[in-house]
Amino acid sequence: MLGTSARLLRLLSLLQARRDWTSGELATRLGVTTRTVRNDVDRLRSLGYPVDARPGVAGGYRLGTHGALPPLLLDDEEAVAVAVGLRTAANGSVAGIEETSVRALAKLQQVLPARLRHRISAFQSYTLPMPSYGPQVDPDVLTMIASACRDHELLRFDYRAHSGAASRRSVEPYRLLNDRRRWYLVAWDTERNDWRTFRVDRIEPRTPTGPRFTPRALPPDREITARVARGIGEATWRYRARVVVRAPAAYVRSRLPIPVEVRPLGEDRCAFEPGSDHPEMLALYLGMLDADFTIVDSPELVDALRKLTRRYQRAIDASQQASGPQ
Amino acid sequence: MLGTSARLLRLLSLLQARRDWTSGELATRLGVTTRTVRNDVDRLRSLGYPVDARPGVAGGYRLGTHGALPPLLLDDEEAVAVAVGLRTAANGSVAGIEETSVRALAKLQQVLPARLRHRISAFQSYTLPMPSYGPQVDPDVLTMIASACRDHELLRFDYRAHSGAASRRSVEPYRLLNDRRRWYLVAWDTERNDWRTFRVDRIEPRTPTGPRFTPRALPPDREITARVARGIGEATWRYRARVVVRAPAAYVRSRLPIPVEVRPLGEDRCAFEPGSDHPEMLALYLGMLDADFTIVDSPELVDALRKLTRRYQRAIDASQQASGPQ
DNA sequence: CAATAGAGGAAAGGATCGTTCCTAGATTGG
DNA sequence: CCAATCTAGGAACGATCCTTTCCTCTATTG
Repeated sequence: MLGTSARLLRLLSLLQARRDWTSGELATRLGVTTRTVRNDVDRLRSLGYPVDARPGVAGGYRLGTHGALPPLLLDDEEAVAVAVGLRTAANGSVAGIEETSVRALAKLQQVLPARLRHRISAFQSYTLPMPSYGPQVDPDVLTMIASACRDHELLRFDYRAHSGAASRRSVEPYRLLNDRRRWYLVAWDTERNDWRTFRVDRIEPRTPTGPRFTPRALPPDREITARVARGIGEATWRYRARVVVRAPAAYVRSRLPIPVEVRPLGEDRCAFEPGSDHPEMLALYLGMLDADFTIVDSPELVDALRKLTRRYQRAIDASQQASGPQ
Repeated sequence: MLGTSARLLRLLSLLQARRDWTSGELATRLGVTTRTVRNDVDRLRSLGYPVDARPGVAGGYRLGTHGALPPLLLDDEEAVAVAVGLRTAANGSVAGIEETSVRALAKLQQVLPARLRHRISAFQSYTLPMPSYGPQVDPDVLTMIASACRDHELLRFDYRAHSGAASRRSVEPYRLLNDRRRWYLVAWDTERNDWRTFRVDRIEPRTPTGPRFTPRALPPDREITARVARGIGEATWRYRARVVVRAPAAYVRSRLPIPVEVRPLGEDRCAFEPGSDHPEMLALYLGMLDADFTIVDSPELVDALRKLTRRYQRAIDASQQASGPQ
């Protein structure tokens, strides 16, 4: 028996597992008197975790939603679900949440029982098709780098440069930045004695991480992002097209989950400007609209459409040959 | 000051926020002597949360990964990230994890401070395009139903039947099932006095939920899933095509994140059988392959290709007119 | 070998805890 | 409107637990 702390955690766990509890039920579960439950509830409250209580025949205790977020007591399956969800979010399936997801993932990773690790990576390979060109980033690499940043540990890795040349690096990692589907590491290269920006999908880390270092003064955030932006070369989509669709604006908005500004052009037409890193992706998204459209002033996109059309046409021809004319 | 319980939680929080701590650092942070820190560490250990310790000049304490999952102490941003990630996973972006995600989401939802709610739903609308035909399920509806199942609360909602007729229902909710992108609720209809299966995307719940009910004996799981499968009408994809691609099997596998069996046909060709509920979706996915392909024995898919090709061709023609011939 | 860090025993005063009694107030349902 | 049910909280007491202050011992690193 480990006294009150353990009981408080169990109480918290019970209150998270079901919504309504009477002090009698809780007392039985915890093996104490109802008076002690009352004391424990008070303790939780003074810890900042609000417990709402209602007297009367349909009353009882329940955890409130105003106040601090109580410690989450997850079972194994739920922990796996959380980890998998965070990995998906980190990989860019929800815009704007990537960096925070990686931070939470690093925290979870650190306390995650080893037996759950393989279950998570098992799900990894079953990710549903996320339409994307370009390399995917390994979430394991991502969390490893995030942990190294947090703990100020030297990082050693093999780096495949754009030219294809591989080099071995040793850096003090500082910041992990996300720009659309790409991840960048801002670090101090200890051999070249300068700040460098690395693309995470080209990093192959060497385990284990090195010794601790004492962090040096960081340039201001503004400068860091500027440096990365310079490295990327463009702050915006590489391609941006202007498209007119023969459908009401509301219809197009409902079909495009990205919050794009869609301008209505009368009752039955609207215009919008989708962006993407690859004209091929744009062509596919336009196909998903299931409506006729016109492209204004974007020869790359028209080229992509032509390429796709020719490919489809070849497939149709070949398929008719294969199954015979009807 | 709230004694040891609060301090233990703070200790756990510190150990989760960074990896290595010396007892001296912890003692300063917690405002106690190092001897007490030592005692606290022992307490955590006997609670089942392993704390690894290393003596010596580079030593210190760190949370171990063997043993139980400790209570997660998240800050606001991390909690938002977790919730967003779970919602994405619940919506089917990771196959096989949907039901567990919803359970974890219901747990989180219940303790989530109100001030974080709107931040989460703000992210909701920024979900990246997940290519899918068919209705999306509202995560709020999903978690609400999951909570009602868990807490045995009567559920009242408006239901739009397949025919379009709306009806008001009052049910005892029992199970939430996921089949690909669809969610189904198995419940006891208190007015019709029988088990019914509802599609969640057609449910519009009425708040608040009703009073508690005493759960009745459930049919065995096997029967439940059988009932749902019967309701769905098909246990498998509605369309399944056979496709031959002019590319190595490894290439196709790397382009298709769905774990589909891809049979190599010599060096440069391979075959696979993608499934989908909509031939249009299949056509788009095949476009993503960026390789020539042939369709075997699937007239629907060929039709979808034709339709898409015609649409693209119209777009090309219209666009050339618009921007003039080059 | 020296410095650093964890491990843990012993003892003592003080704080805390859980219990057993109360009484009071709110809510629900017949 | 009453009875049942449930939370709220004060008082007192004995037992327990906790924190601190001293120690000594061991493992690791450079």
